[in-house]
Amino acid sequence: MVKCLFIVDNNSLQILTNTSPGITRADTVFTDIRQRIVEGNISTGSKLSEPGLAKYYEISRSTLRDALSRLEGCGLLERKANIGYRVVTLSTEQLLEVFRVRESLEGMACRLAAQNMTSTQIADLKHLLEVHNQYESLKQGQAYIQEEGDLDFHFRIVMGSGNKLLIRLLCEELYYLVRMYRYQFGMASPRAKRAFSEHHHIIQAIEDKDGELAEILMRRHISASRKNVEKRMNTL
Amino acid sequence: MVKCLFIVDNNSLQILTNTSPGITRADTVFTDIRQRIVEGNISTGSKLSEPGLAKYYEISRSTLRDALSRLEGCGLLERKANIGYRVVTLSTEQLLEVFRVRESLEGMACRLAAQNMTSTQIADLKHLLEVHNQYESLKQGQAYIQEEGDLDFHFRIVMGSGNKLLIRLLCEELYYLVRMYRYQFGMASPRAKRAFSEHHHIIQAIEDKDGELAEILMRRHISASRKNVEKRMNTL
DNA sequence: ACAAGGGTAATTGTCGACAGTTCCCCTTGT
DNA sequence: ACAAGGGGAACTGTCGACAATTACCCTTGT
Repeated sequence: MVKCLFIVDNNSLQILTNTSPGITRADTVFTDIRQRIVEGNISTGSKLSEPGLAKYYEISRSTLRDALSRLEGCGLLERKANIGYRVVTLSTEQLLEVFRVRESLEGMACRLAAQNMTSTQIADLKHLLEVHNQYESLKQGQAYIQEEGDLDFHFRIVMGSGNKLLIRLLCEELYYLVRMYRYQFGMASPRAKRAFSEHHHIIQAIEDKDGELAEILMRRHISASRKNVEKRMNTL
Repeated sequence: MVKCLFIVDNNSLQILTNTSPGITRADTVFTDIRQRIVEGNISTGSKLSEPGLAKYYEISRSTLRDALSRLEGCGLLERKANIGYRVVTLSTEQLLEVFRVRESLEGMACRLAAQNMTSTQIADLKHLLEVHNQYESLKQGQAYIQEEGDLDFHFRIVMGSGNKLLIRLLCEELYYLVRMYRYQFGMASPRAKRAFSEHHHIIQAIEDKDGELAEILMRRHISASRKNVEKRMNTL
């Protein structure tokens, strides 16, 4: 049995009327579908119907395929010749693979960030951490907000590395996968307090321009997250 | 003045007649253009003419654009809306960025390879190293062959990691960039002997199942290559 | 001579249609 | 009842054409 998605609300059609300069229809559809995949509105592993989606977005199949092929480049879709696109399936092993890659890449990003971030950027990062800490201590936001905050923290450090290749790999590809997993599995992390403390130490190392230490701390931080997930997986 | 490429030989047209099952025309053109870019037959930074290429390959623009968009996903092409595709430009900084990313990713791959490679795979790897060593000592092959051999060595270790995400990022994306740089700058490395020795130590660590050491050695190995390039860049 | 402006040619974005393949269901035979 | 085979529907791959945007060149004015 093949699952074919069809979620019809009238939001995304509005977006298409935005005829901004330099932004093509394929761009808009690309962004919209990406969000739907990340948020789970398009189920993992489901096949995408080109005629169906084209009709839904009121565009031609050519334009749609342009968007889909870019989503494939992001690693969110898989394509087989003569069969079509489907959303990647999120197995446990693949989630752990993402953690391994993040551990190495973000470790390097953190090392470079310690060398390259300006004092202003560092100050902003500290401020961000304070804000998230307040949210957390107020227990106002659910895990959802703090998870988004966590990724925001990581995002800024990668940006601070100044390495465009790292930025592309992490911020334009892997992070959408990560967000997809979080929406999917709803990781309400019990290590929020510890993670906050780890973030704090990482910033300190960056502020001290100690790239070596910053890398080690970031790798431990992500490795701990991975082990946390691994442990939970095993208890299921 | 905009450079537009046009290299006309009658090789790739032959390829197109291969109407194998499950292999589409876009696949063939994708592979062919990728090779041309890597080998420098399509200059870095040059703009790609869609009508020109489509006519050259005797396919429609739709099919060509399918291939081009996949090349963009590999990081070999850049695209601007309403302007078109161009081959990525290879600046010195970007080459160093690639080294940084490889250092972290292949370090992790090597750690995992130490855990996951079978004794057969390790034996094959050792054999490969011997063959390359003989080539080198015979001085028969130029730097070209030994460089290809170097990448082959790295390729197998990444494969041995068993991490599909790592394999995709390194073997299906970054390595084409690396080969492109090598064709472009023709790095006849003066550290061939040292590199061979480093490869040997890395295999030893893998054979000993010492993942931690294997990662450290691989990172040093790539870091040394980076510094070697950096030094040469500064003397120009 | 040079800068600004406009108009034409070329290129990219988008569309709908056809061809080839795959999928699904139904028939058929044992 | 079940497996194998066939035929039709749906889907993907490919094509050529039109619309919108960009690039180039030529004119014009100072």
